[in-house]
Amino acid sequence: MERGGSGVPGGRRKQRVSMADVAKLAGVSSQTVSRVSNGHPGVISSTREQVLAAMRELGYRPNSAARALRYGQFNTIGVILFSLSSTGNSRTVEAIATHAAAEGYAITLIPIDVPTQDNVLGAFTRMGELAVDAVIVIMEIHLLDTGTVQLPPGVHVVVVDSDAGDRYSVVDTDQADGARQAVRHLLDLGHRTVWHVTGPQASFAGQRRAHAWRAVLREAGRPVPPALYGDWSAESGYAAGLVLADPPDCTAVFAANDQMALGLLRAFHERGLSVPYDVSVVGFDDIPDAAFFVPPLTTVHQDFAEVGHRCVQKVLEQIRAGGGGQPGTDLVPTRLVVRGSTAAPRC
Amino acid sequence: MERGGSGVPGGRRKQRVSMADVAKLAGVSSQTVSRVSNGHPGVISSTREQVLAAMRELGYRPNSAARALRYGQFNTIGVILFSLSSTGNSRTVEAIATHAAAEGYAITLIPIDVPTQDNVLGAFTRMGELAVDAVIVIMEIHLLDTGTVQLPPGVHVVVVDSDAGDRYSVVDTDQADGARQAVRHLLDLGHRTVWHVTGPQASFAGQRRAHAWRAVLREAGRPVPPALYGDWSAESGYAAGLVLADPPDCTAVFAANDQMALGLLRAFHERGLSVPYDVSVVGFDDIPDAAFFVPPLTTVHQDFAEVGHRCVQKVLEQIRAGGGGQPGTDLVPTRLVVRGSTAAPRC
DNA sequence: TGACAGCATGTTTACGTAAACATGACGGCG
DNA sequence: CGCCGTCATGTTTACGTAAACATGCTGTCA
Repeated sequence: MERGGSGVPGGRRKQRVSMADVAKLAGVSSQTVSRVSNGHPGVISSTREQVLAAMRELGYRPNSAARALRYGQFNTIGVILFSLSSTGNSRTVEAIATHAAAEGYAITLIPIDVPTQDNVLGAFTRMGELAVDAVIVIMEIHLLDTGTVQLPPGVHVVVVDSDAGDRYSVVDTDQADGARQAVRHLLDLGHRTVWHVTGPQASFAGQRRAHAWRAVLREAGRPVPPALYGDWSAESGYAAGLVLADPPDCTAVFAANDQMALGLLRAFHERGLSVPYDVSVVGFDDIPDAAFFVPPLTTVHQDFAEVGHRCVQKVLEQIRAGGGGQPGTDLVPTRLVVRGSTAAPRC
Repeated sequence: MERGGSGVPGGRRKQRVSMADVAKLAGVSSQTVSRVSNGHPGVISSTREQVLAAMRELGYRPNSAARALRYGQFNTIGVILFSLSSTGNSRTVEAIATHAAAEGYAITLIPIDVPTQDNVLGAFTRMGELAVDAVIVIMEIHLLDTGTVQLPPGVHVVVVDSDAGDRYSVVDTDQADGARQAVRHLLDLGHRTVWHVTGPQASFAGQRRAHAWRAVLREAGRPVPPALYGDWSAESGYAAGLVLADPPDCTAVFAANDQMALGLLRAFHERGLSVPYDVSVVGFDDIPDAAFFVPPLTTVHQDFAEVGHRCVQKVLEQIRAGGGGQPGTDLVPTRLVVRGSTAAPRC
């Protein structure tokens, strides 16, 4: 009960139990232990029992390094990302981890604290040294496009949030369609035009949403107001809201995510504008809290779990096929969830 | 450009480049390659250059499985958790990943989708087979206390969100003190008593917050209203809010997290109760959005980054010391952030 | 009855790396 | 002038596993 787990008295370094130890105790060869350990047939049950007993007694656990060396693969997928703080990323990672686990793969996280060229390069270098069979990149891939940065050869890659579909396998939410639904919803309600608070310039998702917003307005022949630049944070949404509230000719805003929409709600409330009667607001993401904003937020639902799931599927396909998967973009559909933050404009 | 990366025409299995290949090309022994690869001294610069050139040409990457086998460690920390969806967990994990990376360690995530005994057991079994030097458990440790589940021997453990300080190294936010600050703040404002919306029963953090809430009220000789049970979600906070709004003798509520506080705000708003003039609300966590709720939420700030940091520190201490770290609880302080959701009661 | 199939188990080897030890060349100093 | 220390580099070995091959025993059928 007090022992450190090592039976060796005063044992200075815990020597892990190997097959050879089990074999000795069970009085068999280590190959037989291997067969038992891997559930291979051709071991008589009495022998098997003996081996299992020895394993239990010694607390044997297979050494995965040796296994990986032998098999040439690690059963591990690396996930490179910039931040776990955003709802989207953490939910996607969670789905990746869950589905990977179901397939017998573990997930290794490689965070990049500041997305400088150097850091990204460093992460990829580290990645190369890491024990991973494949990599999922949840990040703006164009950060990697300077030519100096190369993904390690022989490592399978799937990318999220990127337009690199011509070179990599890409999985992403259908950003453009989601944004179109949001803007059309507002136009359908009778708004003359729709303002937009963008995500950060560097985000491809943000770019796509902004692009679709602009496209819908143009198609409908509506004036395109200048975009307000945000950075995903509620604070930036709040700042944008203060700007929009000032000359109150804005009746509808599409925020590129729910948190900025929250900032908008707060700014409008502070300035005495009623949502949705004075201004309609639509968000993007459908974070769980969105239904409990005041008023409940109309927003575009993203299926992060599905994105994660498809990433794992694609990456496993690549691993199993052996070759690099063919490039291409796999879009996960979105769906507009209409709640209380949108309404027809006051006449 | 089209090749799979393997120079072998029709090569069916990508054979990774090993030291031996580099050595052959550079015309040296593989040991010299090893020395160059690890930056050891005692290699003349001309030789070094030759080796480096060969590495570049072949795209050599060290095989971490072989390395791990050789060294007996993986430079990897496993993180077992129940969900990444909560702000707290994902921020903690992010901090863990960042600090671990700075120390040359990678993070392997082991998610547990449903916290049944079986799943937890499975995760720990898998853990034993995984390539990790230590484990950080972000979860209710009492799920493991039935005796059937054993952490693999020889693996170092640090636990978050638990009272298992007598058996494991525990790092946690000072839940009790945070809750005390919240409740005292409300009492100091003149509220006769404070209601409480709890976290899930299974959460130790939730239990602690509830316990401290009760203790402060008792110490102050105030009546202790029945707790309302929540599950961290905004929805459960909303449900609690509807209950509290009905017989409006409640002037102050302490919610065990910010999302439930959001639900409360919405319920009160819907019932025409003004926050903070009719009811004061305090949350817990200080999620980034809390400052942009309507009204801005008074809440207890948790330093998740610090929790993650200390986890990594402790775990590395254990790895380096070789022995299991001594049990004990390391508490990270909290701080009350007063915003607009609290005020003195209407006389 | 002998030859051989089938089966349980043992032995050899290779995976890629790096520590430990071995070699050999060169130079300085007694 | 020869001995030895130093330094660059090569050779051997071990890490734990599992495939491939080897062994030896049992039972069956011609």
